[in-house]
Amino acid sequence: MTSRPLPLLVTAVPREYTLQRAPRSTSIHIDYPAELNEQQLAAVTAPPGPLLVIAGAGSGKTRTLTYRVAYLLENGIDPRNILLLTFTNKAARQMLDRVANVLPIDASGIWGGTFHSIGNRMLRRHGSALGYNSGFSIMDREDQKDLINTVVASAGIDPKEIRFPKGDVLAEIFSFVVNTETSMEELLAEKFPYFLPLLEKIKDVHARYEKKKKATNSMDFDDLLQKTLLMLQQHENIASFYRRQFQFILVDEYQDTNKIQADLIDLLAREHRNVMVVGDDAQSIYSWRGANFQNILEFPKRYPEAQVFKIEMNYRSVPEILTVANAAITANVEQFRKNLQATRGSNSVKPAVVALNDGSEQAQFVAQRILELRDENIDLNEIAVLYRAHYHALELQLELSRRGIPYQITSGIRFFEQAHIKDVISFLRLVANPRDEVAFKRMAKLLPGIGNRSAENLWNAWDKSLNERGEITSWSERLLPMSVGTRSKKHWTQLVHTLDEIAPGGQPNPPSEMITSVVEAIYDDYAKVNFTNYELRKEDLNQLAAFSRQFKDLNEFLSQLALISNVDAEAAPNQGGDKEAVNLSTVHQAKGLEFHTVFVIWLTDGMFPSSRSLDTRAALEEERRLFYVAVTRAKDELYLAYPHMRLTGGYGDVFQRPSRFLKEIPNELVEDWQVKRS
DNA sequence: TACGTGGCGCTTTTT
DNA sequence: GCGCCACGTA
Repeated sequence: MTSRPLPLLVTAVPREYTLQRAPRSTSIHIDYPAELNEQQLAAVTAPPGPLLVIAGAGSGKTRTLTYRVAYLLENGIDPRNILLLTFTNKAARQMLDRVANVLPIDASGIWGGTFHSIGNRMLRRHGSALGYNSGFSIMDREDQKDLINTVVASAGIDPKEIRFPKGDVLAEIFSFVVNTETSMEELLAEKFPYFLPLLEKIKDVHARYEKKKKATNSMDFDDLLQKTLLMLQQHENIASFYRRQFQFILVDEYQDTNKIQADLIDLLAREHRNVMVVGDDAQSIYSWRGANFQNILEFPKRYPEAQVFKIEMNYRSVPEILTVANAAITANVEQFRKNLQATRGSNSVKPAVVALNDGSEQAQFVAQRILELRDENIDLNEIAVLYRAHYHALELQLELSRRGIPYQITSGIRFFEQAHIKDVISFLRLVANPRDEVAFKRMAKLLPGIGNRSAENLWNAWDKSLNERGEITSWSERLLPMSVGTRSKKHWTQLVHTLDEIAPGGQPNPPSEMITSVVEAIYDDYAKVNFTNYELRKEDLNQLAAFSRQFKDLNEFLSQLALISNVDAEAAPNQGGDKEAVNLSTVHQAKGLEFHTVFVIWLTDGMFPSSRSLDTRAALEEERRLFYVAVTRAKDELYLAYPHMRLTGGYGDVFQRPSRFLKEIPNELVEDWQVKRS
């Protein structure tokens, strides 16, 4: 593959950079001392250089970051020279919106988003340096699993002979290796010792998987970080290009970065060292994804000249809630001791610890209390029910529906990951990247009479044709002659013609038109036959087509789809948002949010903390931080609920002990509620 | 070789 | 309720 020229070639000589005051038209000046407290102000107006901001829950972390960006802009920094890394793309967008609100400067040039989306952006531009075509596909966990399973089969591993880990387990192993930058051997020894005897085989599969991804021009989520880092390490011209571009780097939620993300930042900041990281070690809840809060604890070691700011004034919660939060985190050994101070006055309402008989009683309690709160004029959007795992909310959903209480749930199933969405998108993926094996096979297997075997044969023929004849000028010319069973012939012809229709001569139509064509020509019929809930899925596909209309570029559209978690939560401005509804969410997904009233449900040992996290102190401490995050979401009222019993379908009823986290809270800080049935 | 069926085990958190 | 697996049938 030929490498494409860089937008700008630069030499490796460091450039002196001086902050300059913007020629100020007095009207745009922000009165920082009036808008910020002393601690925030110090951080926002700090001189360039490495800055560590330890920000307690509810202390105005986002505000501090936002004003820092505004401050940089007001001081004449070009938006293009700012890189803002956040935990979700939505968080970046909101921050930049807020900047635009306080400052009449066009800040759209700022690079803002998740590490993954920024990596994606760089790789689309310069990935050719590593041999990737800019139309590379992004694989989600399911695609990854599929491809790994293919690779395992090709490695001659017979699952009947040895017990070999399945695709999803391997995906997790590979992911850990990448995100924590450890060797396979170390990682297995630490986390999967029972697979150590298979070390060589697993390494072999890993190598094959890497090769396969390269051959199919595909990247998984981890590649978006790893290949970015690799590219910057191997190509000094690209690295120095971005170092120069990103004069100021700001990182939100730094406590949840992993090793490879920290390395990326360090590499980009190596010359100018203008890196501001903001976070709270007590809210680090992503270690299972390789996050390591040592990154934040050791930041001053990596940047000895770093200035450290602590912002500890809590603006969110009443003191009653804050003291419970402080008590909840006390038992953790590994932490920066902080002294969160309440700024709000007391509301004389102690957080409630609510004992219930079982899950359905818990659901009734929450529902009834929600109705009462609504009568007290609390907006339903200001109420949240938080839980450890999605399935904990099942009974509650039923109860809320029964009582006609509207709720919105940050769903576990992400929009893009639903089968019908991925089926339709596989056509678009193939058009964008003809080497996309996973997409090709998925598409082929939609046809009646085509299963694994036929899909594999078709793929091999297609792969061969790509290697021999290169660029596609006509799909039918290449695909129609391929041999398919008589049962599938008619459908195959139709599929091929559809490809010609959506990408004539290999050139893609606009995404929305492609989606509509695929649905009309093929998928509508397929969905009717294969799904009981055809109507719902059809509706999703309409929504997908509508969403796609804002994109004219196919790669842009596919990247977005892969990198946003949830169309409701992140993308679609036209829906959700203003309708009044109670929020149901996992604690993880509620990170960064706040509500007037918070219910935390299923606070029993085994549910929260999760039974899987009871083995090691580190895991338990993370659960405790998770509990801390849950508690600190509440502004005015907090309910901690624990049922005595869990009714399960098969196993019968299981008695529950109250969560150990509840016992760690001194009795006098909470009020015990005894719930009776009327 | 495709595909329907029934049983089983399990169910954390997500870019 | 869901995916995975083994098995039987066309």
